[in-house]
Order: sequence, then C-alpha cells, then structure tokens
Amino acid sequence: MTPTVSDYAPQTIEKKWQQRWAETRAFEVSADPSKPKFYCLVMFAYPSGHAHVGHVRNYMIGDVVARMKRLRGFHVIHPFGWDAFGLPAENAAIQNKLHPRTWTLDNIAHMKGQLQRLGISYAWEREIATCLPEYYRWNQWIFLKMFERDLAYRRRSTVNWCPSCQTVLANEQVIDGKCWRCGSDVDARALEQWFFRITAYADQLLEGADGLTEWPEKVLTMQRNWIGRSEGARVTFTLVGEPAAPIEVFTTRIDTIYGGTFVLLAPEHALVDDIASSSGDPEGFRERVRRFRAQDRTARLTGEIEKEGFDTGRRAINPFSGEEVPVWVANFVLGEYGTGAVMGVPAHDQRDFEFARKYDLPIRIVVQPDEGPPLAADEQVEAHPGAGHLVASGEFSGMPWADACAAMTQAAADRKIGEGTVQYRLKDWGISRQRYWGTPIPIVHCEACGLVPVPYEDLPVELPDVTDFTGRGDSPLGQVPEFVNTICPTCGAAARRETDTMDTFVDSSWYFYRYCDPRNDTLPFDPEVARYWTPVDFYSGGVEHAILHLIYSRFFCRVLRDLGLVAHDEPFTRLLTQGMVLKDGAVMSKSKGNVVDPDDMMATYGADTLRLYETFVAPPEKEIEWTDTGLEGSFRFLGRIWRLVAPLAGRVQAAAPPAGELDDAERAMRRKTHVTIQRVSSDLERVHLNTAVSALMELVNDLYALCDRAGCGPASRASEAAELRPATASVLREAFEALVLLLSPFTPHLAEELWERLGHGDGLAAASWPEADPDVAKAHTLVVPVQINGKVRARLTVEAGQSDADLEAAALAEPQVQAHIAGKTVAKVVVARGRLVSVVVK
RNA sequence: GCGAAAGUGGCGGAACUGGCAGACGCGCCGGAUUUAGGAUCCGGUGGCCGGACGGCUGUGGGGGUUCGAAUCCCCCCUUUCGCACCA
Repeated sequence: MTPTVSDYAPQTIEKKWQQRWAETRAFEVSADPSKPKFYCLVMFAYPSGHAHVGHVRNYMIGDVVARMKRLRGFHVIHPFGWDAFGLPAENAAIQNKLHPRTWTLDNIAHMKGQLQRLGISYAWEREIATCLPEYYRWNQWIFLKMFERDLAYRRRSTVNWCPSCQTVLANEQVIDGKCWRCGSDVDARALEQWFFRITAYADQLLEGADGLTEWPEKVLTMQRNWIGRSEGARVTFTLVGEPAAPIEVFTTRIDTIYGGTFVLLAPEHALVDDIASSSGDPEGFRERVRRFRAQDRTARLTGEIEKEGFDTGRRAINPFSGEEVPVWVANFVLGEYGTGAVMGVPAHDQRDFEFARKYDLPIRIVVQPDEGPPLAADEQVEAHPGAGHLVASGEFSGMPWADACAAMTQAAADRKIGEGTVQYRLKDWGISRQRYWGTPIPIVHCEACGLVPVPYEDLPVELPDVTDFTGRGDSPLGQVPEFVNTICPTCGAAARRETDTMDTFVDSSWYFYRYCDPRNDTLPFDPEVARYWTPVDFYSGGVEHAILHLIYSRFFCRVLRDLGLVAHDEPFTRLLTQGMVLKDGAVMSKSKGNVVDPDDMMATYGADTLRLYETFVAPPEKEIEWTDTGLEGSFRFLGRIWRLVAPLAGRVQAAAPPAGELDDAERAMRRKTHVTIQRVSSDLERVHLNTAVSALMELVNDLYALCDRAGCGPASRASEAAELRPATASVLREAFEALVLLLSPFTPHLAEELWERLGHGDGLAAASWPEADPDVAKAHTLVVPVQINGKVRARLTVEAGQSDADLEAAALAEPQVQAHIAGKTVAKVVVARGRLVSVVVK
C-alpha cells in the first residue's frame, strides 16, 4: 500500500504525535490542590517479555478514561509501572544463565516501547519497577512498621507448598488445590513462616465492602465469601480420664448441643498425640492418624473423600447435658478452622448424620420443626438442619431455636464453659517465599536476642548478586554467606539474616501510592501528596485478582491508614474488571500459539486502529473473540474519517459558527452533532466505550450523506471545484471539531492530526471537551408510533411539544388508524409521554 | 449441591426509569466506479407471505401482570462464573 496525499497513513501520523507528546511532557502532572484531580489506574504489568492484545485492551480502557477526563478539565494522574519481582524471571535465569535482573530489565524496556507506540498517555516520569532497591526498600520499611505493631509475625505452621515452584503459597494463591501460577498440585508442609495479620482487619474488610458501591457485585461477593464470617460459640467439653483436658469446640448451632452425642477431633488436633500415648496401642493409634493426615490435602479440603473416623476410646463430658460422649478422630474435621474440634450433632447436621449412621453412633433429636409431623430419630433419612423449637434440652426445651442460641450462649458464658465468638474463614497471609527474586525480609536471627528488625537506617537490605540458580528447595539467599552472616543490630554478636523473600503480592499492595511520590527517599510516599491524588478514582484490571491483589490492597490501605500515611479506608473507589481477549475460543498463551502481537497489528494498521477495535468490539467487562475482519472494520472507519475530514479541513476552518440560515438537512446535521456530544459524553462517564464509538460512526455516516448532497464528500467527483455554502461550511466545521474531540480518547494520533489541520496549532492539550447545546439537540419534529391493540399501525410526524390530547386526536384522524378501527369501538387511548399513542379497540 | 450473572439476526453486540426490537460493526447480496482485481462510494439484509402498499411472526421454553414486556413476576431449560465438608 503506497500512501498518497489523501490516504490515511497512520505510521507517519503516530510517530509525529508520539514525539510531540514526549517533547511537551504532555501527560506529566504534579499535585495541585487548586484543581480537581482524577486518579486513573490500570493494574501494572508483569514484565513477561511481550504485551499481547489482551493486556493492551486493559490499557486502552484506562487511556480512554484518562484522556476524556483530561479534556474535561481534570488534573489526571495516569501512571504505569512494573510488577517486576517473581518466579518467571528466576526460572528464565535458571534456563538461560541470565541474571533475573537482566531478564527483567530487558523485558521492561521492550514492553515500554510497545506501550509508547500505542500512544497511551502515561506519566512515564512516575514509572516504577518493584525489583529496584529504591522501591523494595519501602516494602521492608512497611514490613518493619507491621512487625512493630505485631501485624507481621513468624510462626511454624502447615503451609501450602508448590513442588514445581519450590516455594510456599498463601491460601489465596491456591485455586482448587492447585498453584495459581503453574497449576501443580499443592502439598502440605510444616515450616517456620512469616505472616501478615490480615485477620485483624477481617471485620473492617467485610464491612468496608458494603461501601464499595462502584465495584462489581461479583467481586464483593467473592471477597465476602473468602472472609467467611460466621457467628457462633466456643464451648468446652471435658476429656475424662488421664490426661484430663478441656476440648474446645466451635459451633454455630449451640442450640443443638443437647443433641451432641460425640466429639470429633481433627487428625491435626493438639490433643491427639497425648491421647495416642495413653491409649492401649499407641503405635496403631498413631498409624491411623498418620493415614488421615496423609490423605490428599485437596480432597480433604473439598470434601471429595469418604468420611472416616475411629474411636479414641476416651470420653468427654457434654457441658450442657452432663452426659459422657465418645471422642473420635475424624478425617473430615479441619485442623485449621475453628478449634480443630467439633461436637457431633447427627440429628441436625448432615455430615454428623452420615458419620453417626456409618459408625452406629446415637442420634438424638433436639429441634422439632414448628409445622408438620415431628421427627423421629430412627426414621430420619437425613439431618434436619433447619428451624424449629427445642425439645429434650433441659431448661431450654420449648424455645425457638434462634432465641435458644442467644440464651444458651449466655448460659455458657455465665457458667464459664464457653462464650460467643466470631469465626473467619480468612487466614493470616503467609508471605515467606523460599526464592531469590523478591524483597528480602529485613530481619536478623540472633541467638541471644531472637528476631531483631534491621534498623530503618540500614535499609534497604539489598539482594546479593547470586549467579548460580539451581531452583532446588531452600532459599537461594541461604547459599550466600556474605548475605547470611551478619551481626545482631542489638547486641553485636554474630547472627544470621532471614533468607526468605516476600510474596510479590506485597509489592502490588501499595504500588499505587508510590506513583504519587515515586522518588521519595525518606518515606514510601509523602502523605500530603498522596492525600491529593488518592483514593484511586478508576481502577481497571482482570477479575482474576478479585480475592488476591484486591483484598491485599484493601488490607494494606488500612494498615497505612493506621500508620498515618493515608487518609481513607478504601483504596479504589471504582473498579472495572475487564474481559479477556480470546483467540479461537481460548485465552491467548504462548503454549497454545494463539498470541496476537500488537506490534504486528500496529505495523499493518497503526496503533489507532488497534485501540479503536479493542474498545469497540464489546463492552469492556465482556470477553472478546479476536477477529481480523473486525480489526479491518475499525481501520476502514478511520480511513473514512480521514477521507471526509482531511480534504475539507482547510475549507471549513475559517467558517463562522452556525447561525440561523440553515436548511433542513443542515439543521438536522447540527442536531446530530449535539446529540452525539450528549451520547458520547454520558457513555464515556459510564465507560460504555463500545456504544460511544457506535455513536461516532452514526455521526460520520450522517456527515457522508450531507457532504454527498452538498457535492463535497469523498463520493463526489472534482470535489475541489464544488461550491460550499457558508452555512454548510459552518455546520461541517462544528461537526468535524466535535467528532475529532470526541474521538480523541480512542484514536489520539488521528485526532491530533485532524485537529491541527482544522486550524488549531496548539494541540489537543489546549482543547476542551465539547459541550452540547440542549436546544440544538432537541428534536423539532418527531415520529410518534400509533399502536392499535399493541401493534404499530401508523406513524405520525408531528411538531415537538404537542399535548397528549392533540396527539390522541391526530392519531385517531390518521387514515391508517381509521382503517383499523373501522366498525369497532375505541375502548381506551393511552398517550405515553409524548412518544407513543396506544389505542385499544373492541 | 449452593449462589450470582447471562441467553436478542449468519456473527460481535444496541435498546435510558416497561413505549417503534435488531443502533453500530462484521459477514453476505446488489449497484456505481474500474481494463481487471483490490480499494472506495451508494443501496439492501430477522423469518414467512405478497409485484408493491402491506400482512403475519419474532428477543432460550411455558405461564402471568399490563393499553403495551427483550425489560417486571412465577416455573423450566441452557451457558458462564464463583463457592463447595468452614461445623
């Protein structure tokens, strides 16, 4: 394709304007409290090597919003950066003998070039990369603050171990028992680990969700489920015999406690070992426990295994009934939830019911339904978990179950045998990773002093240069003596550094605050500056982070708030979860070989075409199927605009604003222009990008028709010679300018070029969003359909502003209508808001 | 199993608080231009009947509310997503 003067040549235009934007620092901003701000954020990128069109889509959504807000007079911060720590870099290093830093920085350079060629309006001077000491230093700083406040702590626990990634995973990072990153089955391992006490904020995170009115309900539901709050009570049963010990159970149905005919311990329960020792056959006992513990962790968590258990031979006293009940160990009781022990109430819990039937344990009904026939224990085919009133429950008999819950919780507290508690499914966030390419945890282990924080003035604890990556087990940092061996900051004795690194989700939990003040070297960010820019007004990214990044960030926001660094409770006011880009029905991935490279698309069609396509093809939240023909359609549209506006730009740029002497077509055109301004404006505020584009296409179609008629359009021969009425020129000028401005968030290069050709030397940076004139946008004549018995039989063309009575009369006078009501009686006429007349005949 | 969202032409998708279903685009058909192809410009395009005016039918299926339902209510089917022994 050889471009001629009238051809749309995106490559030339795009290079020109990208240079211009860089020279004028068009998108750089600084805090200015006298102006309204807008923080537009897209999830930063993992520098995997190449951006594909799926990433590009998200950046496009953010860019359209940012550019629109800028034209609307906001001070817009639209930053970008790199989530630059993580395993792929380390794995690449193992394979290619490259340092992870080299691999990462090279990838960043390449991807940055891609994004710049797309013309995304980032404030590049705020760019951050989490793998640089100047960034991760502040991870360490925040970690130490959390350590001081007991929000970061170390304990031994059973953790999720990914055998392929050779590291620990947080609970959020295990999906269906598999590693979120590589899909391997996750094992259990007992390790000393660092945790963040996110559970301290469980209630706040839950309650805060109610205020997130501009988040997708789906994400909030996922977060609420993940937090999993349940109200109940802890009640203490007493193990009889030697050793005598309390067994605390958690229940949400203390009202059923008189039906508690056995106690179940998780195989991991602390008492199990003691009981085994004092049993007749300690080895056999332990063997059975070992078997349960070894059962597939995934299957145990998802309930896919057969419920099994065995009698410990010991008994415990039910504190309410006073009865001695057997104590069993059961494989379906989770050691990590509640107290690791439950009371078995077979009549009212399905799991306990199945267990009791299997092992012939007693079933006792203590809640009878208020209606219907009473339950009988030996006839039960399933548990009755529902409502009713209590029976066989001592002094509580006869009470409605909900009242009984309250009364019995109170009674337990009075008698010091229990108390009401709230239990969460959410667990503390395990952040230790046994890998190299992450933030070193700034702690020193001293024989004498224990866990000693690295003094703030010694930060950052820098990653040493490791050159030999094996990817085997234990933390690579442990193999670097110069790193490990240090002295205790407190007592000066020889000590060892912590060798685990932090989960990379720590990096991403606060990066959006760092953008506000990215070069600060005394604090993570200046609270005053952050107060101006944050919270983030619009945040766009993938739904896969619904309960990972998005819950961690909400937690960090509160921690930083309590440290006095931020002034709000929620970091992201509005969230959009964008749909994925599919090719051949599948997510794009290198292994499937279905990746569409934006560079290829830009080489053929230009960045603007790619940008337009990805915003037009479907609503941002929906997934899209990539089609080359769709992309070509977008290219055609831009060519169509070019052929329309470019040749006429010089001829209309001096035209006066439209005045009174317009003909019908010109008046209609003006109206279309102003209606389009209204539609695009409101669609963009709602981020309905696809319908905004379609409104612009309608405008262009109408402009073609007008120019065709005026003999000046692309279809006209010898268009240069055609006379242009001054009125036409003024209408065209107004329409072209609106079109270019409304289009500019989508296709900024083309818009800048045409804006310049329309006589504006100072660029779109100096322009502002067009305002619709409601009077011009208003229809002067309208078409009112007339329904007879629900079917449209005629259309009236009337002057706007007719009264309902006039419309009714006009409708009934219409010959078409007359024909349909002839010989029948008009029973009723409804006029709907001047838009429709509905006639009912019999 | 539980919960949520969705189901509209050949395809992607429009339709604000119930008010002309199918905007816009892709594809397809026809015309103009062209030596030809491509590109471009114009027109047509849910289905059935009719030469046209027009008529009938139509938003997963079935019922209901209403002058009027893609939209609201009930039942069912399908798809996608989330949760799934959390006591």
